[in-house]
Amino acid sequence: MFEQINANVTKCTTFSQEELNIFDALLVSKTYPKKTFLLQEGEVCNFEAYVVKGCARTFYIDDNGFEVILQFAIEDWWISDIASFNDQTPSRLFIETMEDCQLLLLAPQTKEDLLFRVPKFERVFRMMIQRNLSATQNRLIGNIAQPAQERYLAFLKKYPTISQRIPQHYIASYLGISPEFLSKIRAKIARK
Amino acid sequence: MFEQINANVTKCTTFSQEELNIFDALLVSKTYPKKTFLLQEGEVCNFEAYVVKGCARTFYIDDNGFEVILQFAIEDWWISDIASFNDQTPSRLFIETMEDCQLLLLAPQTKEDLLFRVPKFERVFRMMIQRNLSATQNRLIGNIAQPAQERYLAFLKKYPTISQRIPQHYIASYLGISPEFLSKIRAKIARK
DNA sequence: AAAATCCATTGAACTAGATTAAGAAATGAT
DNA sequence: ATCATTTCTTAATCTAGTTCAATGGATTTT
Repeated sequence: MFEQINANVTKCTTFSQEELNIFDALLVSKTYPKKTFLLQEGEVCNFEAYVVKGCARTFYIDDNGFEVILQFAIEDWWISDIASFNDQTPSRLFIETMEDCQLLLLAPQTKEDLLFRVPKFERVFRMMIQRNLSATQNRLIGNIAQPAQERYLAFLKKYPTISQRIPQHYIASYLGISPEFLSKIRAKIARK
Repeated sequence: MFEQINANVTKCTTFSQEELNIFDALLVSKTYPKKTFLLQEGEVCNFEAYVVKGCARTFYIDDNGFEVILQFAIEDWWISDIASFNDQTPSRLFIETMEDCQLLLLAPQTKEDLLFRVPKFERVFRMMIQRNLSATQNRLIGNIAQPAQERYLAFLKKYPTISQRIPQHYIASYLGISPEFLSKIRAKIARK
């Protein structure tokens, strides 16, 4: 069960089998059915979760009830509210499974423990958050500078498998457009 | 000259005078005139800069020459291209002073050095990047969910001093709207 | 102090995308 | 199988924001 996550963290730095064993022993495996909330607004996020199998989304609901999707996570992605997790403050986000999921969970104290025992993991988590920041910046730029159709095509290119697995209106929400307009874009693309 | 930055990093964790001395000794102070490029697309970012005095901006130019401002930095902010700095890869961003600036610079190797000698600084930099991620996420959400006028008012509230100091079209670029439209929003607000 | 450049405003014409409403297709539940 | 719910599409109308162009005010530059 751990080969997958071990291979993944080894992409950042090399670890000895010893170190990976410590890591694996600290992870907790859990499964959740489709449409389960892993986190709701107001709760403190007590996990960083590695997706072994399945698919989830992080989203935000604004004052008017309008939903914005911040992240999709499929196999080999991490999902969490990093700010809430690290500072142990109430979250403004929701995290919900979109398929049955198997996750490997790391609790705050356990993470501390890991970093203390295998400091090299600092690097893994720093890279994670850095990549997240870069991706979010790129998305912000795209949202400002590109029209919806280009953003959609870029999404398909970047996440070819995700777009097969999830309802289309989630993609619209991620792109920051209405589901109706996404439908029109698709019709227009198909016509060619 | 260092009281300012020392007070600032002390907000995250407490440091002994000893530790702060090590930190200060590794910083390089430089001044730059207005409209100087600290970083240009294609270059590898070799600094994380703390703004002692002055004002700078980070921006991106897309394929059509369209400019998007990612960050403003005034006194007590850090400015850098974190991804380029950490991975020593070419940057896609520009960083330019908007006023005469005094900066305290940290080079990649020097930062390594600092983290090795005073590991507690890991926390300072982790908090920095985390705050950056949260801010970028909030901006993305705002850009998707809020109309331009609300974003502008939120900007004024969040950065009351910045809006006094910089040309208005930069604010428009930050908000993701045309300068003309910002002008109209302002006229509408003033009319009330 | 004049010239040159940059900056902000205004208005008219236009467009990308939202909203509303309705029906069709797909998926799930009993 | 069928009923219900969710999802996708299409079309009409509407609006927030863009683009273009013209003007006057500020700043720099010489």
